[in-house]
Amino acid sequence: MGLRDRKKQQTRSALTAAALRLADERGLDHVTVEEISAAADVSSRTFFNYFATKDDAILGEPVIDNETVCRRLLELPRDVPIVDAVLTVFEPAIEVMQADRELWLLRMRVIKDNPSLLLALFTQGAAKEQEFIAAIAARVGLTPADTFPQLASVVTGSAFRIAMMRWATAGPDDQLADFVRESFRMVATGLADPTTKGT
Amino acid sequence: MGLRDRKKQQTRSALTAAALRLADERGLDHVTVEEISAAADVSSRTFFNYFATKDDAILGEPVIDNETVCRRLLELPRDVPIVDAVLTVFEPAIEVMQADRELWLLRMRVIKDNPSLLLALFTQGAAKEQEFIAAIAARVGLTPADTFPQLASVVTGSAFRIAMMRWATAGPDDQLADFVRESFRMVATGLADPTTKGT
DNA sequence: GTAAAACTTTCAGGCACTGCAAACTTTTAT
DNA sequence: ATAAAAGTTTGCAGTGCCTGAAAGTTTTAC
Repeated sequence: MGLRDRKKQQTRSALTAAALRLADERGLDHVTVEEISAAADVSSRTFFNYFATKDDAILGEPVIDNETVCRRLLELPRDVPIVDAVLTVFEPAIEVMQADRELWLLRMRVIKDNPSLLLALFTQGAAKEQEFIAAIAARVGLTPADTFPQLASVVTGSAFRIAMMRWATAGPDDQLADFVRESFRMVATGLADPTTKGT
Repeated sequence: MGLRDRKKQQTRSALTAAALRLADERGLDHVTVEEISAAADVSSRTFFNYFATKDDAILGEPVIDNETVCRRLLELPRDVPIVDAVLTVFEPAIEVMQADRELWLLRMRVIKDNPSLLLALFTQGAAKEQEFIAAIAARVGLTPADTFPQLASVVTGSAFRIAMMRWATAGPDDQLADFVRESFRMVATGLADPTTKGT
């Protein structure tokens, strides 16, 4: 990787860092793209060379590329239940996020305080969601137009996001992986009342 | 209801109708608020007296008020599983939508063609979602900060939206209620593989 | 009929975001 | 080393969403 690409990477993370810091201090609505750009020492036009929207600078790049996730999903044995399978293929992403804990906690805090970002979080990777749905469909021998793959995709995604939110408000020793497992288990049990689980 | 309120209602639906028609014809990005307002014979500033954003004009008002839903949810016996309970309290909304089938199919078509609206659909009523989460929490004796109520809220919401999408692409004799029941049953079975259901 | 209340419009302006073309920087080829 | 090529940053002009304030219009209440 040449000098040019290193610089680009640097600028990109400088922009995200500035966006997160400023949004955390004042709320995203009271931070302009111009201010973020100035804090990262670039023009505001350059900001938009890196991110399509102001929100995107907060969200950063996807943790893992969708293609890898889908490939691994198809490699798993067919008799693994879909919830377990998705949990398995998400594991690398979980590790990456856990390793970057500080960054992610800040990010989640900002997201929580900004409803518009909450939406964005729900669609982060939604562009690629079709591929994910197709992978699930292939696993069970259905088509992407069927209900099951669509539902499995959006429900597992939702469970993951809830786990992220819980992690963000938890203590410093809590592991994201545990929250994700908790959410996924609840989904796998069909949202059975957890308080009567023991009967 | 006086003349004034009747007029307001009229203007509101004229705006939604114009927004839907134009967005369906050209795509939402190629329709300006000014055009929508002109089609409904009001100024564009008035548009924003009715809807906070352009997207909101497409989405229209929530079908049922959240308060009613939450109240009915708490009235149901505690031993009804949460998925069934939510399905029950959503039923009035389903009927209203089924009655307005034409409008909703158009709306769903527009939403499908506009990724940004897809997000909005996922947050429609998210402002009120806290109340819904609290109602679920109360049902099972947990707090809104616990995982279960948050997960149950977002998962049932997701299932409902998937059902809407399926309905929108289905034949003219298909009932929304059937798609919702299908989705909810899949959730209740923990996303078990539907192709091996019979074993 | 008149005054108050509610609603609409016009106006001025902020900010996100885009296309374009000019300037600049890094890389490549010679 | 140098010049061309390729890629990046920037300023500029412009569109469109959305907002606050003030002035104008319609509806309601008495």
